[in-house]
Amino acid sequence: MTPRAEQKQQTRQSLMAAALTLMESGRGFGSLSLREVTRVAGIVPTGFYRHFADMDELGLALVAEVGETFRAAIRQVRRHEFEMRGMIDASVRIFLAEVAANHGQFLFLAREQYGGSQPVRQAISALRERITNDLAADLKLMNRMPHLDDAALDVVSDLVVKTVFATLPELIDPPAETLPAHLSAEAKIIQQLRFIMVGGKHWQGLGKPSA
Amino acid sequence: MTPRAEQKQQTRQSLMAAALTLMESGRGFGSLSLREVTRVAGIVPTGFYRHFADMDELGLALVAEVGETFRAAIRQVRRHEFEMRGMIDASVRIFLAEVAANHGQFLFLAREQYGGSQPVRQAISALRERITNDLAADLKLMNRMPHLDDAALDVVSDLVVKTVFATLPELIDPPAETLPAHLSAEAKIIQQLRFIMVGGKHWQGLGKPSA
DNA sequence: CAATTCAGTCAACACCTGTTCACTGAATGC
DNA sequence: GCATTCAGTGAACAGGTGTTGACTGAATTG
Repeated sequence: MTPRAEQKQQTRQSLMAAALTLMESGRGFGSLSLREVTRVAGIVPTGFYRHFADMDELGLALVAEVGETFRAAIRQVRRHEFEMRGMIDASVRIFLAEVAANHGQFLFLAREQYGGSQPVRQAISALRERITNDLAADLKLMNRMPHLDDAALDVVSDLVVKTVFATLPELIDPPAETLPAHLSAEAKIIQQLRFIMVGGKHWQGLGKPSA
Repeated sequence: MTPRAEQKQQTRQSLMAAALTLMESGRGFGSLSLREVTRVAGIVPTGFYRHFADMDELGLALVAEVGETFRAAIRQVRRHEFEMRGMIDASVRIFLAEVAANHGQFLFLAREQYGGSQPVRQAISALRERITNDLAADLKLMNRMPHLDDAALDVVSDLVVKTVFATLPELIDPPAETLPAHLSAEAKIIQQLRFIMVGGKHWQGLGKPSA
């Protein structure tokens, strides 16, 4: 790449990083001002327009970035072939490492998944749908839940992804949960995913589940 | 109550309602300005300070309000004594009705649960913890999951509440999901809660869940 | 090497913000 | 009935906001 374009992308990255930095103090992306972002990024306000038309477009770029990171983590998980037992543990460990290594990006994802402006929320919901569909396809291939038809597997996938997304804030804020006898965030999410998978395995159709 | 104090509380309600109204167009609470809120509420900006010290305090009042509504819904659910089979269906139906009847309040809860300012987020997390503890106590009393010790029931409760909170956005925005052969939001959340409960029933300790 | 592109600068604008202070006048307490 | 309280008003402030248009000067092109 030509040195000029390279420098440009570097400034663009500065703008994105500046937004994430400002959010680390607890603010929502929607409350950041264009001028604040450029100030932290180290350029003049008007320079912003060389990269994005408005703040919403910056938000969409951040969604795309964290989406890439997220899907890279998933690919890394899928590269392993575990038996069912250890698969959840290993997947969670890999995923948590990726979250820790990209703290800012996942903080943005956690905060803005429902709070963001309409375009940002829409982009995140599209990202989440792609992830859910990929998981559903995987579950169908693995065939670990023979009692479930495709529609039911879609619902399970939605529940798993929903759980992971809803757990992000716990994984990101401060852990701080040195509370009474409680488990670590890692142990908790592992156990919760296991509940869901066990539920999927022992599903008995819409007849009479048990009692 | 004396007519003056009554009028004051009415204006206070106007301010809270104005904030919710402004949020219905997709904005986050943190991006609302004090002046906007007073404009919609129909009073002059400085009048705001007769009711709240700042916007954060308004946010906390909204958390308290939706918390009351939420817990009222739970009490209504608990008033019924169903067998396990129909309990989830009935509970979800009652809860969804309450959400529909207080659309603005639950929109605030859904949007701000992770996106809000630190005080608001803290208050919502406290509310959620109380709800989780109540549910855990109920599950312990019901004794429908004999394989689970108290710690495991805490984790299940956390998962159920997490799922309900994470589903709020789907229940609130537009339903709009007249998508291919998919279920209604109501049918989906019912099935997902059932997966979790089935998982709890068939839990086999930390030994070897199945394979 | 001359002409052009374009990332970042600078000054200026019209507007909206939170908060202050002194005020009014009806409901309140004695 | 009279003094007091206090919910809501109105004007004014210092400061932050998004966006404009004309600019500079190094990298790029031909």
